[in-house]
Amino acid sequence: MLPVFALADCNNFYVSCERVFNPKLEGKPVIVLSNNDGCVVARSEEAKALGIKMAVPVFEVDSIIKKNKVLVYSSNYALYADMSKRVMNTIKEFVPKIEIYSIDEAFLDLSDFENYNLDKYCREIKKTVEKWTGIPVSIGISSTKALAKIANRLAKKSKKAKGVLDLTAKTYQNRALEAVEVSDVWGVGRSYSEFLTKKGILTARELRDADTNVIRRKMGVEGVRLINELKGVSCYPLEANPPPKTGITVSRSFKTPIKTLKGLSEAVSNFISIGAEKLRKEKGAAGEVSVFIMTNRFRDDYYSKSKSCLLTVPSSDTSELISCALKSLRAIFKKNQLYKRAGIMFGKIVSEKNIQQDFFDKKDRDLSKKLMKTLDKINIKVGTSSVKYAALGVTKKPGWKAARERLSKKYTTDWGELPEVKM
DNA sequence: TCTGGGGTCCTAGGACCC
DNA sequence: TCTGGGGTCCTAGGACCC
Repeated sequence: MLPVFALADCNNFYVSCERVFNPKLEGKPVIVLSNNDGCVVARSEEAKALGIKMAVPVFEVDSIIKKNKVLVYSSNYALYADMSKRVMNTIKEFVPKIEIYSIDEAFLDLSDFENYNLDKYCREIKKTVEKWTGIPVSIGISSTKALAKIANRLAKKSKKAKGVLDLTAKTYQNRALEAVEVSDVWGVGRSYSEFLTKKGILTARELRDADTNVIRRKMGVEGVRLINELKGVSCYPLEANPPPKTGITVSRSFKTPIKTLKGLSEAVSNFISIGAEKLRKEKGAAGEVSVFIMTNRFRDDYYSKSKSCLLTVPSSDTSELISCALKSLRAIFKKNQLYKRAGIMFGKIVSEKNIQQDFFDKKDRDLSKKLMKTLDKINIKVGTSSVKYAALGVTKKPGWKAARERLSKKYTTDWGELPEVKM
């Protein structure tokens, strides 16, 4: 049985989510911004047509926005995460083996669907997702993940494909790969793209047919795998069960820079608290805690420093992790700097089941576990940060909190913000 | 003036060992 | 001018993804 993959990818996902609950946005240029309302992270087709590029800082496209009355939204992650879940659940009704690759993409394993008309089946999936969730998706089909990615790209672009393209047949692959620029191939970023262009490799087809040795020297084993994938030899299997996380990061940029150690301590404590919650959800414990702080990276006098500390016994206890992080923070804090961004990282994560105990450990681990369990329970039930450590601070609008000035409502996850329908 | 956040994988090179 | 060789482990940094 030959492997067959499909990639289902939501069109302009964040914008599409906003449109589901605000149909007035249909047909208009709409963009969604990153945290702190900094960069453009999603664009409607109309916004793309105006020349607004992905990931540009908003201030650079201010004039385009004003001139064309582009509608601007802050990221509403609670809404997008919930919509994503709905889309994925719908897909699972059709294909049991799927890999959720990102918030708006999933790989589907269609190897068991040999006797199906895949084009027809995927159109059925597409239609149902749109009907049940309101989110438009495109689906590309082929024998490897990299080719499915390419098929998906063409499915989105081509008028004839109408959102679904089956690229399993070798006969179409040459022409399809010629139509895709090398920089648009999965796994080719800015640096590799520059290198390949210099070598005269401009399309996906030319990359597929390139000298493996040349590619290997620059792009390593991943480059060779990529060439094989383009040739139709599957190197990346479907990962239905994601492996446990090896690290957890929480970081934020500050709209207004933070100057004081006190201010940073509060921010860092909050990041630890968010990360520790994630860690416990994953049923893990961290063996290492790192802290990093930095000033504005777009300036010449940029200062950045990080420090990590090892725990004798891996832990997921918020208070223990906070005190560990604050010790590192005090060591790297430099006065008279305007800190623009800070963050924490948990490393050396192990499963809470096989924590190596320490003979001299003085901490009551069972008590700590009970305390954390209760803390999580209350916060899930009553609301985030209902119960928290004093180190996190009590200011209503602290400086480290992201600015989100154009936020839509939590239509699907908050009773108080349900959409109203007037009959 | 304003520039996101969270991940993974691979490689080169240093430290250390016998 | 000469200066072992080979292995392992770890880390920092670069590249990529969304």
